[in-house]
Parts: sequence; structure tokens; C-alpha cells
Amino acid sequence: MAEEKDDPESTAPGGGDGPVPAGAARMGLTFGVMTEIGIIAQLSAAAFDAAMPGWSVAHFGVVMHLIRRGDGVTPLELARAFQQPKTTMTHTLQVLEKRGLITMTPNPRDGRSKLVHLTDAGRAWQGQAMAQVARHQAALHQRLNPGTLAVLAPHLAHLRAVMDAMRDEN
Amino acid sequence: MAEEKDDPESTAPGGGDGPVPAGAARMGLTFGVMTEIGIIAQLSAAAFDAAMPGWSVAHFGVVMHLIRRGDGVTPLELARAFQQPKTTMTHTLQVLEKRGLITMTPNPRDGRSKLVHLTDAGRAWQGQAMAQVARHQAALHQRLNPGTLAVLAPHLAHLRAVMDAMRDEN
DNA sequence: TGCATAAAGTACGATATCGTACCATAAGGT
DNA sequence: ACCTTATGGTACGATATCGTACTTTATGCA
Repeated sequence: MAEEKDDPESTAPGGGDGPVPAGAARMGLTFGVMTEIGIIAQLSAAAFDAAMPGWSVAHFGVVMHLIRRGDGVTPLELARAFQQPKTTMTHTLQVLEKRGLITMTPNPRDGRSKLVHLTDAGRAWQGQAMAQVARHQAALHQRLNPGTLAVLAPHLAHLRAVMDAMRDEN
Repeated sequence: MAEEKDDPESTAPGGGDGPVPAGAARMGLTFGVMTEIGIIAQLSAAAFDAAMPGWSVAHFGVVMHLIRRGDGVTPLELARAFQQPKTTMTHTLQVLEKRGLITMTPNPRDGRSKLVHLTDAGRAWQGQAMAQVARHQAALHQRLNPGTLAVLAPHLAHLRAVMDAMRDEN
């Protein structure tokens, strides 16, 4: 998916828009936010692909998760962490296993399940990918107005949490 | 792509994080923001698919763009508006044309090019899709802390503009 | 005018995403 | 123990994404 781009209107966030918007204005606001989020996700994926050709943010996300949260999780846990269908995670893990970054072993606690572990090659790859991403992020941070990310982080977390909850409710 | 989910830590944005972060902290912040953005894009696409089965946000985005910015644009302009490769846009437009929402006619100003126009069916479809999306967005808005979207919008636009610029620089 | 180069669009192939159907195993009730 | 139902994972097929290569037409320059 991807989204559109409004008139170039500078690169600095303006002040507030006044009181709480309603009706069509609220609609446009929500649509605009989703629009920006879609394109930023697209740009982010493209940037990662440029920095690590042949690998995608899906690979990076899984490996990062294993590093940060620890090894030995099930494919389903990973799928849930990423809000992805389990079939998508199956495919991603098959690629990572084929390329030697992870191993999939039977889960001793559940005969239907498996456990995902990082290999040494996986940890090495994570180090390289991390370095590339950090380099890119430093350049990004340098160009952003200070505080942009600090402001975005909590509000995005909130938005994500609410959307998660709505999805669970069907 | 998709990303991970931190501990449920409530759904309300906390206060500021103090002064400007540096080094590893800044890295984690950037990664976290991209992480949230990835998953929100995913949730958004899934929600649209649930509301309009058989259609994707890519279709919706193009049709919305034609409604809001006007007809008679070229495929390349659309691709650029969405930051997508032109081959992806070609495919999306072929689907929309096959399903009767748009027409592609030769561009009288440029023999290599085409012009994309909405059909009546396209406008009708947009109305229905818009209604579904508005319904969903109203529910979302109701659950969000007031002001969340108003705060996010300008900062996301800024982030997107900076990333756009970095991409153009290669 | 003629020719080199650039640009718009598409065909094609590789890979990613994800829904449906399926198999294997668990879990819960009798 | 048996049987129903639920769950973890995968195979498969349909579609989406997007890079490479190509065709057609513009554009710039000699």
C-alpha cells in the first residue's frame, strides 16, 4: 500500500488546528494521518531495502524481535507480535531458516508447535543490519526538527493500541 | 512489512521523555516509531480489506486521489504521488480499469503517456468506499484520546517530507 | 534534419502477502 | 479412554509488489 502526498507545504509542523474537528474535517484528518503513515511505511521499507539489498523489513523485524525479546518463541507468537497472518510468518521464517539466520526446532511443550532460535550467523547479520539502520537513522534524525520523534512515539503507540483493540473486537 | 508490539503499557501517551535523547536511546526511539508506523499501516490495510472485501487500500488511494486532485493525470504522476514504482502503479491501474472504475486514454500532449479518468462506476464506488471508511474512522475517533490525530498529523507530514527529501538525494 | 539520450509505459519474472483447506496434536467433557 | 472441538503449523493458489529489460516517443544538441 502507499498513499498520496499533499502540496509540499514546507517541512515544518504548523501550530494546532483549533478546537476538536467534527464531521468532514475529522474525516479528512483521519484519512490524512493514515495517508502519511502508509507512505512513511513505504519509504521506510524502501530505505531498508537500499541499505540491505535482498533483505526486507520483515526479516529485520523478526530478527530484531528475537534479539530484543529473546530466542525460543513460537511462530504464532511472532505472527501476533507483528499483527500478521500466520501464513505470512511461516513464509518469512522459512526464508530466514533457508538462509541460515534461524533454526526451527520442535517445541517440547507442544507437539504441534515449534521454537525459533537465532543462529550465530543470525546474530552476526543483526549486527550488520543494525549498523546500516543506525547510520540511516542518524542522518534522518539530523534533518528532523528536534522532538519530532519524541512527540510521535507516545501518540503512535496509543493509536496502535486502539486499533489493535478494535481489530480484536472484530 | 509489519512490526512488533511492546508491552501493553496502557493506551495513553505519557508526558515528555525529558531532554533530547542521544546514541542508543535515539536509535531505539527511531526504531520504535518506525515499528509503530509499520504495524498501523498493516492494521489500516486489514481494516479496509474487512470493510471492502476484494479491494485494497491501493485501489482506494488511487480513486481518492482522482476525486480530490482531479481526473486526467498520468500513471507516472500517480506513482510519484504514492512513492511507488511505476510498475506497481501500472498493475493497480490495470486492475481498476478491468473492473471499470477508471479509463486510460492516450495523452494528447505526449504520445508515450496516458491519462487516467474516473468512470461513473468509479465515482459510485468511491462513495460506497468512503462511507465504509468514514464509519470505521468514526469508531476509531471515538476511542482515541481527543487531539491524538491533530497532534500526529503535522509531525507525520514533517517526517514524511524529510524522508522524501532523503530518498531523492539517494 | 539526424542522432544520442532521456523518459513513459508495459511485459515478465521473482518474491511477498495472505486466505482457504488441511493435518497433527491438545484440551475438555463424558 | 473416547470423541468433539480448538489450536499450531503448513501446502497451495490468488494476487500484490517491484526490479529488469524492452518499446515507443520526446527532447536536446550538433
